[in-house]
Amino acid sequence: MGKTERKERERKRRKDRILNAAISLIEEKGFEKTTMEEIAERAEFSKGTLYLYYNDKSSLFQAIKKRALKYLHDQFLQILQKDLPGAKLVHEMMITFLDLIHENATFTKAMMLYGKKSEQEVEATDGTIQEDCIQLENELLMLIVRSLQIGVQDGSINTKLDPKLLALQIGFQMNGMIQFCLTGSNKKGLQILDEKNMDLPDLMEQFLQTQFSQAG
Amino acid sequence: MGKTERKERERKRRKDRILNAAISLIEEKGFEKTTMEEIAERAEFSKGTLYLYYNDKSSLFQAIKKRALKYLHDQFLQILQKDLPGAKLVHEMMITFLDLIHENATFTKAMMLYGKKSEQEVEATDGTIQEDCIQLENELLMLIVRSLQIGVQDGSINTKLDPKLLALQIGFQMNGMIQFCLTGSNKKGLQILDEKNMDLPDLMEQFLQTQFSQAG
DNA sequence: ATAAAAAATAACTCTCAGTCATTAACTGAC
DNA sequence: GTCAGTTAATGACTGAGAGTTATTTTTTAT
Repeated sequence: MGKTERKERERKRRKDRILNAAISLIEEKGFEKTTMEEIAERAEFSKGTLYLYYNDKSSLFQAIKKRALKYLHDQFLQILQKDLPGAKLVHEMMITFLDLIHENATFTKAMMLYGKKSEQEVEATDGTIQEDCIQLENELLMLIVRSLQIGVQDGSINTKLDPKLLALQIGFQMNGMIQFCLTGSNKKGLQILDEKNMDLPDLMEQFLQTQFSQAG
Repeated sequence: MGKTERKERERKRRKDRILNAAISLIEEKGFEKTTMEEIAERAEFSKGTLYLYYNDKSSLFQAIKKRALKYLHDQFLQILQKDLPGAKLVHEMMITFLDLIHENATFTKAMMLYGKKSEQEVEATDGTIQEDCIQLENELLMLIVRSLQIGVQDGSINTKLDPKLLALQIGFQMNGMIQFCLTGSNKKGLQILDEKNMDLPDLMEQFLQTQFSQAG
């Protein structure tokens, strides 16, 4: 009798129920305005119960980040399976990223905000989730590196840079774009994109082309 | 008798006194752990007084951001005065930025964190400071554009891209690097930089070189 | 010297994260 | 079935800290 396993599964279910409640509320009212009380209500638990599943509010929010990272990781792995030139692999990965930003602001915000918590302010946050996130981030980076290496091999990528460094730069560019999306509407940047009739995916493509066509 | 002017000046003084108290405390204990009570104490005011000068905690933090942006703006203007090739101007601007990040984490954090406040969660925040920050950010961007245009003119920059778009990309890269610094120590990225014996300024230089040497 | 205005205060309210003592539900042994 | 033990859930409680306001102190003008 798989007693413990079932227990585990049910626990996971409940954790997810809470997480979903949190996400839907955050989408409606924003991060800071969402209270544990409300999350509990929507998940049909009492407040106290939430703390049986997540150490604190911060952990709960980090779990959202983790979910987003897991999604990206899955997608990246699938992309890497495809039999495409390396340059195209990287491009698809970046588009996947941008799509996520575009259609799910909550995930994006979670990805940026909860994970900073510098030394001084870590304290309570559940170490495990934090670790998982770091691990996932690293793996995402390495999947980009893999794609770059493939691209260098197959000739679709010409660069003077080491793939790892290039991956880092691409990561920075990606992060910069995310930040740009979060900072919101009022922006010279949007105006520029608009007057050139471009969007972020276009700009990302431009960027990658520049990076990938460096006469060695 | 310049009565009102003196009043204004004194008011500004007191605002600064509060701001400095806030910055020093944040440096010691981090953003979220710093309370209005403590800030008041250090500034030698009572808590209530703080609210005569800043609408709320969020405004106070945004004022820190504003100060950082003002500093950068001044620096950028000075750089632009110099009689240097455009490519060098941009490079110096970026180095200035990276220096700031490096030596003043508080400013950096403020720059990233307080300014997101998306629609849902703006509410009380002092509109004026917000506006000022947006204005400053836009001007920073335009100063980069100016430098790029100079570079295209003097031939130090070869690019297929429009200067405005290129400025945007450089801005993204910069933001990505800031984010990287904030996210803190535990990082594959640091390891990569380490094993290649590089730091962020090096990587930025690489990045700019790539961008500036695109055969047209 | 005094009325008016400006600046500062500290006691207060209110919201919300996180805790804990208690209760309910389930599980298995007999 | 029922009782002991374990796991899950509850909601009343505490404490911290943001923001408010009625009151007092200080400054300025006449």
